[in-house]
Amino acid sequence: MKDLNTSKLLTETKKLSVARSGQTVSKIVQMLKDRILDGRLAPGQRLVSTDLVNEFGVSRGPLREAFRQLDAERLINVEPNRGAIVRRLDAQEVKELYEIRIALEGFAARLAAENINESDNRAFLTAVLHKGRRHRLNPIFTHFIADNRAFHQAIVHICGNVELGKLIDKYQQPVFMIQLRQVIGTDQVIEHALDEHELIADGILSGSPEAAYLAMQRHLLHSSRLILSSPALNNVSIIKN
Amino acid sequence: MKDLNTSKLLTETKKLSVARSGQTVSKIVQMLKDRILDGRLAPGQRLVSTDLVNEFGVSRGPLREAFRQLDAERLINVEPNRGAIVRRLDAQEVKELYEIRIALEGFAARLAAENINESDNRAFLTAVLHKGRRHRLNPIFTHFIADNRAFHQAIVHICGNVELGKLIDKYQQPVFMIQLRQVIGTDQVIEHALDEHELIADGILSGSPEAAYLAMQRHLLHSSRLILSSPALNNVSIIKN
DNA sequence: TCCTACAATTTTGTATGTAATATGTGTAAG
DNA sequence: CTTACACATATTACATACAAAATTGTAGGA
Repeated sequence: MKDLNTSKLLTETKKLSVARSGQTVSKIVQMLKDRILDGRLAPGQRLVSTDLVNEFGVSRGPLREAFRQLDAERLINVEPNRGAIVRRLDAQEVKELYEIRIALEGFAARLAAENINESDNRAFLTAVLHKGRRHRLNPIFTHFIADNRAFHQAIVHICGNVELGKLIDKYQQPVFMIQLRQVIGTDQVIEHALDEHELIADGILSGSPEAAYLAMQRHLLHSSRLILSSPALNNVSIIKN
Repeated sequence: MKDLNTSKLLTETKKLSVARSGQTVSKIVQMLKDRILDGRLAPGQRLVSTDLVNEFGVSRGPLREAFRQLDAERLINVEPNRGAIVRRLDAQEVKELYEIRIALEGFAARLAAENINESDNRAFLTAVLHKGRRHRLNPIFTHFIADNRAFHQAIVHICGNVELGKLIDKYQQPVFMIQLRQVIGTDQVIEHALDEHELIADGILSGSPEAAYLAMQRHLLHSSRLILSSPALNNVSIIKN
């Protein structure tokens, strides 16, 4: 409404302003998330805007928006006038995160047991369970990670609560920040996890919410003890601010 | 924040004093949250950046950052190239949110029952419980809301899981988006809620995790049925995009 | 009256500039 | 050798600018 006419005449087109997709922020979020979860960005590491701006080829605006989103998802900490750092978990926080997983996934297992006879839920769960069994003969770590995730997601799917599913997804992420290759790498551990999956599935397939909950609780308790007893946690704590 | 209604000259000077505080985004988040939770911003309503920039006396950068944060907290929806709107809940989503509350707060009640004999937890819970009882004689809606919140937070505090506390807090918020004054206004409803609080507290104080969980589950189930049966939900659904 | 096309306006998305704050380094005093 | 302070550098916080997309308004035709 002011003197826009003069500036219009002076506009020279810039080639860099090509991307106005509306997807810039989500792309940045995804890239940062990948780097955090696979360990390229270590807990405690500072996220310097200038560097990331150069690396991603974006401006500081969208980057800062991505920071806020990741902060809300609790993967990074944004401190006023100090920027963002990758979140660092101590033993107490890991314990608390696993308690939350027990609350959420244990409840999902309950619901799944109640819904197991709806539509094709029973067939779906048995299929996922069966696929996981191949690791008993030939355990391959990366494949197991995928199948393990598939198993937990199958339960979420069967429980029928979409919001709960998103929340569970979010609380599975921080666990990956801890480099758990070292922790659950052995065939023994994988086999034990598969045993526990069978017990959970038994509870759900037999329509016993309480049994499913208890089996899930045991499974996650066992997993958390494994992580808490590993040196990985102590390592990340050494990194200074 | 208090001189939002005053002249533009004053907001100019205020803006300068607040500038570079590092708190701009969190202030915006808090103001938007307040407006959403007390109904000044209705579900489905568009959040036009230009308007809010003028109203809050900030620039669009921090405002967009606040949008991202609120989107991650699921109080608004940010759609690419279309801006932000206040999140609208349908019946299914309300049902799902209450299931999540059962999972989280039910688990917190379990933990609280296990921790009831630590430090001064027992005295604390009985004190909060006793304070709530005054509403049996003289129920005042706004006071009851506060005491109800205090009761639920007391359990969270006793359970000792800080992360879980934050998560529970977050999932209590959306309930306020539904204007529940109409729903839980009657003295009968308040008295019933107080009865249920007593049962939950009994379970915790007697150190029975399972009893505490079941009482909390019943309490929240009852609350969700109340909300789902009210016309409030249908009202918000009428608002068009 | 109801479409449809197109221009005008509004609103969003991203880049850039600038000042304030934090951080690092060197130097001098204890 | 350590500590403290001042200065230089690095980095963030916020505002502004402008281009792209979406929305709205309007005129013309079936």
